[in-house]
Amino acid sequence: MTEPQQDLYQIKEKMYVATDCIIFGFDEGKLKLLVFNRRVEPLKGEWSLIGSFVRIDEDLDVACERVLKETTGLENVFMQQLKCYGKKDRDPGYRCISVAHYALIRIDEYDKELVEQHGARWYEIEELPSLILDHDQMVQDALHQLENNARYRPIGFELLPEKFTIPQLQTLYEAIYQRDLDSRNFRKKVTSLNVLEKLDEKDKSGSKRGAFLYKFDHDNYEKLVRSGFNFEIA
Amino acid sequence: MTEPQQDLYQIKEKMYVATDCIIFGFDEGKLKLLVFNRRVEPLKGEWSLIGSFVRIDEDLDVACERVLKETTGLENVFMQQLKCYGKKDRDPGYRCISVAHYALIRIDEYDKELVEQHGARWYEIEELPSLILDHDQMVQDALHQLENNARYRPIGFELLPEKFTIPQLQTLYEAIYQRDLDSRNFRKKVTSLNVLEKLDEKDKSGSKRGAFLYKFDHDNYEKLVRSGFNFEIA
DNA sequence: TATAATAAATGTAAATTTTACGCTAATTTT
DNA sequence: AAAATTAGCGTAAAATTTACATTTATTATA
Repeated sequence: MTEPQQDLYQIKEKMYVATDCIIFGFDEGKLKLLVFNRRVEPLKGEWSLIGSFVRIDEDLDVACERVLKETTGLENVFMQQLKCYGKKDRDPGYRCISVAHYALIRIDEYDKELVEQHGARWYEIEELPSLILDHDQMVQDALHQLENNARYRPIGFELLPEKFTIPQLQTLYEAIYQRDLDSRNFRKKVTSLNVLEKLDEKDKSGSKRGAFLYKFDHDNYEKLVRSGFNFEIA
Repeated sequence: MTEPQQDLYQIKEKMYVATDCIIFGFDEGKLKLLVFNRRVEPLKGEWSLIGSFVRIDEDLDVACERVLKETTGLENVFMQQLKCYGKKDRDPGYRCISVAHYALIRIDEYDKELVEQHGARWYEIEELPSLILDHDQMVQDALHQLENNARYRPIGFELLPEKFTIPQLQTLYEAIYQRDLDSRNFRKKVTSLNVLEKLDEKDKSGSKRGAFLYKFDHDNYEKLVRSGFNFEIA
C-alpha cells in the first residue's frame, strides 16, 4: 500500500486519490450504516467511513469494490458513485480527494468476522455518531441520493433478502423516505409494476397470520425498463 | 502549471487529477456545447472538452470555475459536479482521473475573443463531432443529468438571457427533453409556479405579434423552495 | 377449545393532476 | 385591406393519487 502514514502528514506536494464507501443495510425495520472505528493515528478511536487510497493501476469503481470486499466479504453488490469530494482542506494532513460511493447490501449476507476485524459496526441512521473529516456530509448526500434513486428504480430490493414480504418492502421505503405510506396504496402500486413474483411461502416472523413472500423479477424488470416503463414508487 | 507534457507521456507512477467542463448554451432554439480543438500534442487537432489539472492547493470546484473563467471569461455561473471518471486506462498516456462538471451559461454573455483564442466553438448537440478519450461519455452523462435536474429545479433559466419569453422557455425545455410540449399546458404550468415576473415589454424577434418578456424571480423561488414547494416542470 | 390478539389483505369513492384539443388576438408584410 | 404568423387563453376527459374501514388467517392464552 502506498498510503501516507503519520510521518507523511503535512506533506502537501502530492495529491492523493481515495475512495470512501457509504454502506447501507436494512435491519429490524431500520436503515443502517456500517461505520468504522479507526485503530490507527491520526484520529485514532474516531468513527469514519470505510475507505482506501486508489491504486495507481486500479479503476475507481474497482477500488471501491475492493474496499467492500475487504471489509464485508461481499462482491457483486449494488454500488454507485456518489460524488467526488475535493475541498483543498478537507483532510488537514495532506491533499486528498475522495470519490465516495454508496453500496446497498443485504444485512444477512456479510461476513461478520471480517467486519469485526475491521473495527466496524452498524449504526441506525438516526443514531450515527459524528464522523471524521467530511464524512458526515457524505452520509447526508448519500441519503439524499438513495432517496432519489429509490423513487425511480427499484433499488430497494438490493437491501432485502431474496425473499421478502410486501410489508417488509413497505417498511424499507418508509425508512428511506422517512414518512409513513398507506399500506393499501403501496401494495397496489408495487404489485402493479409487474416485477414481483409471488411465492407459495409465507413468512411468519412478522405476524401470526404470516405474509406471503415475494421475489424480485429481474428479467421482467429489465424488459420493462427497456420498453420505457416508469418505475416511480411512492 | 504542473501539467504533464509530451515528454511525461508514459509515466505512470503518479496519479493526476483533472477537471473537465461540459459547457452548455442555448441559441437559435438549440442546445449547444462548447468544445475545444486541441492545439498541442498529443491528439492535436482533435475535439475535446475544456479541462485542466487541479492544482495542489485548489478546491475541485474552484479549478473548474478557473477553467470556465479562462476560456469564456464568465464567473458566477451555474455549475454542478457531474461525475468522477476514473478508469485506469481512460487516458492512454498517464494515470489521470477527471472530475467532470457541467455548466450552464447564457450564450450572449461569454467572451468571444477568449473562446476563439482557445480554439473553442459551439456545436449543436446533434451535430457534435466525436471527442477524445471518454469525453463523449461525459457529454452523454451530462445530458442525462441536465434532463433530470431541469425537471425538478428551474435551471433552464440559467441558459436564457435575463429577459425571456414563454415560447423561448418552452423551446428550451423541448430541446432538453427532446420532445414537443403542448404550449397551453406548458404556459399554465410555468406561470402557476409563481417564479415568473411578467414585464411590460415585448420581444418581437420571434413573431409579428410579439411575446411578453418575463424575468425569473430568484427571491420568490428561494422562498418557495424553502417552503417545500415542488418545482417539477413538464 | 373458545376467544382474544395481531398483522395481512383487500376495494372504492373523491380529489387532484395531467392530457388533449381549437379558437381568437395582435401585429407585420404584402 | 387582406393574408400570414405566432401569442395567448379555457375547458372537458382521462388518468393518477389520495383517503379511508373491514375482513381474514393465524397464534397465543384463558
